[in-house]
Amino acid sequence: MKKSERQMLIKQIILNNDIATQEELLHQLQDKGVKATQATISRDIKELNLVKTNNAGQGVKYTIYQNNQMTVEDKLNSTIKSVVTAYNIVQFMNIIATLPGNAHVIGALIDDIEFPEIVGTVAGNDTIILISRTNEDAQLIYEYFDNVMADSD
Amino acid sequence: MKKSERQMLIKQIILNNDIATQEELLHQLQDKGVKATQATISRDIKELNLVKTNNAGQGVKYTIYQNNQMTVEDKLNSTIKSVVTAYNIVQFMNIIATLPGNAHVIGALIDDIEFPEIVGTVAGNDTIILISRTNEDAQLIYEYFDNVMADSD
DNA sequence: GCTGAATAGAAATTCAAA
DNA sequence: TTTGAATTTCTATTCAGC
Repeated sequence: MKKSERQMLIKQIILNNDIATQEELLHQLQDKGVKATQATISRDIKELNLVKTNNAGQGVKYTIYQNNQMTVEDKLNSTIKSVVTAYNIVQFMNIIATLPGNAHVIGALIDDIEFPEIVGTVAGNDTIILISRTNEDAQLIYEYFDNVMADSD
Repeated sequence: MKKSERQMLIKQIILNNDIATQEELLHQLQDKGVKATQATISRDIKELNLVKTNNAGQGVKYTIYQNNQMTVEDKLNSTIKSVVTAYNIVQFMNIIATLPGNAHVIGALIDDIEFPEIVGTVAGNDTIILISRTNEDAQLIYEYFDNVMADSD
């Protein structure tokens, strides 16, 4: 049993059961034939970023902790990279193509950021139009998308 | 010093400092003139839903835990209640007015849910059009908004 | 109800080993 | 680098008192 396998199992167990202590988790692992000790589980929990929560009223349990400290711009950039399929500038507008059903997601984020170069956005299912005041402003937006899409990370 | 005041202070302290143990938190409170013991802090931490996290690499610290287990429909409902200002049915379409910049948020959620009664959505800054196949489908969507807006909670 | 002192219980670490 | 045994450290609870 490799460490990574054990840690995968731990994630599954805490997702499907209410585990209050490391001892409990240990027993569940042993039921599945995994041999380990509390010390090891403690290290696993740290590496997996699990936290003990007060599961709203009834008892504590371990859960996965996700840190949502992303800025709106971080979110926009990662969303652009994952859902935008094409982007084209047409005079004072940028026409962005996305995966089906994702245009509004981009729209919501762009509206949130309030780019000064964008005066309005209209989104359908898989297309969003970004309207600028001038061709120059539109060009800046086009370059923004170009930069984001070029980022490899 | 009332309990609620102490708990407010605790939130402030853990937001502005990296607190690794209850002892540490206790000292910070004492510096601010609050008299309490570890037992009390332990209870406060539970009530405030704080968790000990592995602050990405460098050390553990207490942070506020927010549970993001809302379904998309829960999110849509709460978003509708907070940003929709008007909704009207016009034949096979519903025209939804929102607070400025929030139309796309509604659009993204509706697209995500994939209502069978909605064949397409187009959102601008503060208006979103929900297009149905028939007047009857549009009526169902209208009633959905009606129900959500009527909910008092 | 809220709290502190003491204690039980749980989790992290040290140390040694493989 | 990963692990277990033992230990330390930290946290939750009990119990008494307010």
